[in-house]
Amino acid sequence: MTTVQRPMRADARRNYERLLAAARDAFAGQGTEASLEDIARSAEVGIGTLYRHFPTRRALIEAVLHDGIVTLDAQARELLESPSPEEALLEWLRHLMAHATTYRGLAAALMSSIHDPGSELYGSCETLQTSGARLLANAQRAGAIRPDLTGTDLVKLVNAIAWAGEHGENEADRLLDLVADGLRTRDR
Amino acid sequence: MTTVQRPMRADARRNYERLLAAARDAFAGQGTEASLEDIARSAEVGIGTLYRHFPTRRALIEAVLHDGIVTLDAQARELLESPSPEEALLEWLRHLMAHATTYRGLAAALMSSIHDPGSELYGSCETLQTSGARLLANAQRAGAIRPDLTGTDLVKLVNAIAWAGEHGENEADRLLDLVADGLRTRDR
DNA sequence: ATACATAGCGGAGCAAGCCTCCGAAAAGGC
DNA sequence: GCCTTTTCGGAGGCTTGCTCCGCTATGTAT
Repeated sequence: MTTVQRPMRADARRNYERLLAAARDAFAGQGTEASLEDIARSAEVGIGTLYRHFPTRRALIEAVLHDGIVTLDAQARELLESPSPEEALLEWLRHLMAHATTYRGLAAALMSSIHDPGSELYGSCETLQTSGARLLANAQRAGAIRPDLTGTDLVKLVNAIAWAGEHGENEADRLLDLVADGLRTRDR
Repeated sequence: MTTVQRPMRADARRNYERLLAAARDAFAGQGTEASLEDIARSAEVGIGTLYRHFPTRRALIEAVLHDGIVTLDAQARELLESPSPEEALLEWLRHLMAHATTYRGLAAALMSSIHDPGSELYGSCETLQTSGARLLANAQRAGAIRPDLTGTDLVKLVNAIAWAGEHGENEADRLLDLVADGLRTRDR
């Protein structure tokens, strides 16, 4: 499975970078549903070239997101050392929320990939789920968070709230606080 | 503003009904993003006819949903008499959830209309919000539900969860229970 | 330096969906 | 049965996604 791949040809590499930059701009401006033809045009590259480098919209999104996902994973690892597992989890959920609201439409893209192993974003979703699951397990062990709750639940809930926040003005954070309350253990 | 409108011509009425039925089928099968051309075709009606009766996709959705919205409003009024305002609210939220999950894509359609007075679905959203707000006020007065929380919040949260439930298999109800816990007042 | 093999380019062109426009057809009042 | 008015319906224009393949640029071997 370890394919020896020679370095990209100079023109290929240049076009790849230009496309990535153009995509980032377009996503920031119009959301992840921005026209791919526009992205190719503003990267000054043919549409065929875009599709060769990124066969699907999701592949392009994945490439744009990649660093952010890595960062989130690193942050989760750091937070594992926190003295308060509950606070650590909530802190990370806020990071996750910030990430999911970077581009309009992103939450939808992630959500639709979460159970689709064929999607280029599937790997990112899995990373997020396991990162979250580790923090979650800690908080659950400390008795702070209800035990029925999975890493997948976390990612889904945050995405759902991020998505809701896109309609209306930035209520995502408030809604997150609201919902987060429901995740705590209760004395019944 | 009270326009006297003579009854629809026979052919118009017939086509209207056929379109409505075809739309219901298509929405059930492919979700609310089903092709309008397909709907017209399966109603055995020209595409122009569809657009005359329903100038936008949302107008068509609204027509399909109308009865359901009326029912939800009626249920809310009944539940106002319930001895337990908290249970009444939760019960109604479950009804609302059932409604929002009727067709794939519906939650998205509702959500995008909630702050768009130009949308044909805006009226339905408002009805839901006020229905919910009445039940909410009762439950808040009884001290069962946190006082910072609006009818709009309820509709948005339920829609967000319904949307999340579309990805994966029917977890909407479980997620609703989870989140509903967060809406209760807490002793801090 | 030159030539060659090939990775890479790019846009014409097809498909699918949305929506409009207007000549043809049907309805129903008289 | 006729005439006005409503309604029908699909051709056609537009946008967006995506593919295919002849042409070009690149890197390497000589």
